[in-house]
Amino acid sequence: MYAVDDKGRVSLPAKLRKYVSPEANDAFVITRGFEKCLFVYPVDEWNKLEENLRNLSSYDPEHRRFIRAFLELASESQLDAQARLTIPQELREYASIQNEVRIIGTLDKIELWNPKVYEEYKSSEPESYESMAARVMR
Amino acid sequence: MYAVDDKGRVSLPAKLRKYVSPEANDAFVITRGFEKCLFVYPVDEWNKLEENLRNLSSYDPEHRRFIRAFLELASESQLDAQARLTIPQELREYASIQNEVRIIGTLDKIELWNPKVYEEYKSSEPESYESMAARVMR
DNA sequence: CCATAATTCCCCACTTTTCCCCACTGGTAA
DNA sequence: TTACCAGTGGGGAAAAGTGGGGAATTATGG
Repeated sequence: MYAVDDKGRVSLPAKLRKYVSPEANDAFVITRGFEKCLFVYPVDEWNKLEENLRNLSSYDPEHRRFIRAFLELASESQLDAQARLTIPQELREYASIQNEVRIIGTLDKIELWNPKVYEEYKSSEPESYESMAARVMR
Repeated sequence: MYAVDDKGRVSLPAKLRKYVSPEANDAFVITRGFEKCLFVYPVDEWNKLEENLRNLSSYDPEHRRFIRAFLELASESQLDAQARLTIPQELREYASIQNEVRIIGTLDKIELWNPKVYEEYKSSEPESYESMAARVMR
């Protein structure tokens, strides 16, 4: 659990920072995530994703809509000298993030959650962790 | 049975340590296990597992949920000069580990249990060891 | 185009946590 | 007994995380 100060700043935990490619040069793109969380992509990962988005067709209404939703709130930001990111107000509102965040590293990106929202998300699943694992992991 | 000190440190028994690949360089990833135990993976084993996770689709809600649950508490940690690992507070809480742990080597990883929880787990299986063997090993 | 307001960014300072080091105990083997 | 290794405990330095002041930049309104 990490603090968000009044300026909307969040420390990226050292534990996660060490997995971020130096290529990213401490730059990240924050955008709207799924289940009301925020996605934080190191820029190198973001660029790969952007390539995939370019392969969508802006002539397909569905694709168009998705691209807009995904990029609407996207915002690049640089770590400050204390390894913090500033989360834009609109994104904080989207994710209902006030003074605390839960931070989860998920392979290609980092997720930021309102802790309460995350707990609700977890408890909204009736299936146990164990049986989910048995199914998902083959 | 091994001690956990106030700083959350646990000695990895020499008996188990000798089976860990030198490739792991004394680095381990601890995460949430099944039946409220903790999994401790030598990094080389963890990397294999991570590959499998990367093959899941983060656009599938089920997969996404599993990835989050699995990685939420995951934390890399290095053996100290006395061959101990520090277990993060949140993981200790998850597994109800206080001052003592039962440590079980299970082929690809090591499990840490609250001793009492482990006893309860054992006695929760009515089937005998022998008939279980007959069924599982065929 | 200027003046003012608002926001962003940079810097410094403090607190908390983590990690490194040293020391001790008890058991086992020489 | 002595030497050694495994396991345990704790103090202190270093790193990580947190908070806020103020300059620089950008936006807003006249």
